[in-house]
Amino acid sequence: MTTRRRSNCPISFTLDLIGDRWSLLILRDLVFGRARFYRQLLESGEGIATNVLAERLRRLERVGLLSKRRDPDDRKRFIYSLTPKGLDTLPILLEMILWGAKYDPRTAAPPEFVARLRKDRERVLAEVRARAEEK
Amino acid sequence: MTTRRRSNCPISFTLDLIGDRWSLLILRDLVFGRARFYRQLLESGEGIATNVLAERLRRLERVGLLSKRRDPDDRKRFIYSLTPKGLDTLPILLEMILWGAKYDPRTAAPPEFVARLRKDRERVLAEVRARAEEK
DNA sequence: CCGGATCCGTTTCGATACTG
DNA sequence: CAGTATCGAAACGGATCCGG
Repeated sequence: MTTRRRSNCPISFTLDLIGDRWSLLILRDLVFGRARFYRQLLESGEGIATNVLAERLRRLERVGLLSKRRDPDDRKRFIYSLTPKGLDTLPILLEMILWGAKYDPRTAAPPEFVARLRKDRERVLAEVRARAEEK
Repeated sequence: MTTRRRSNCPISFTLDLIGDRWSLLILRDLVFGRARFYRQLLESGEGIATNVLAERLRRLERVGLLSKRRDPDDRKRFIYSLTPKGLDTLPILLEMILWGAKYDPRTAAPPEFVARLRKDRERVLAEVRARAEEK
């Protein structure tokens, strides 16, 4: 995961930041409020290794997609949260969810969520965003 | 690029298919009509290696995102084109373009295209789709 | 316990050279 | 033109260890 893209064509840069095997999954878990702590991210079901997770978190923080602070309620752990820049990847995530829902029977996206997303994209976007922000 | 994802959570599967360093760039070039041939894809500015491109094209074909046929006008080369499934990645690509346009000064997305995309997403989507389909 | 760091065997990547 | 063969470099993943 080093930066090595040469082109300045659209998408190229974006993939340089989040176009690896794990970053978008980490963002997904943070965006949808499934995880806030290292431990939760680690156990969110994808099977990422500890060293890889640590490296990705460092990277995502460095490029300004998330921030890390100590949990005031439990000083021995950290809270990872999205920056506005990180939260703005939500539309990308939503489109991936839609695509997966359409083409992969294996994907267990909640059907009612997908249906609402298809019908009223802007509203769902605003809702998820609001929920993520209050955390 | 083997399939090794274990989770059936949303996005996980999608990334299994197109969540690598190159697939979305290949799809971008096909979607936006910048390339149809191996050679064009190779020289589209990103610096992909020949073996990697060949492997990705094989993979994308196998999972049903693109198809390959011999060029009737020049029997010694092949035309790569998108399937409907491949073309349906367009919304993902567009969101990545928007995100990149917002956060990366290096990205050279045509400003008027980005502006139109922001203003009238559905229309731009339909236009790009139509152009891609007629090829 | 929590959040990693380190070590290490295995897999994948990628640049280049070469081929049908 | 459209790839394949090769091979070193990088990334991955599992296990284990460690400071707080």
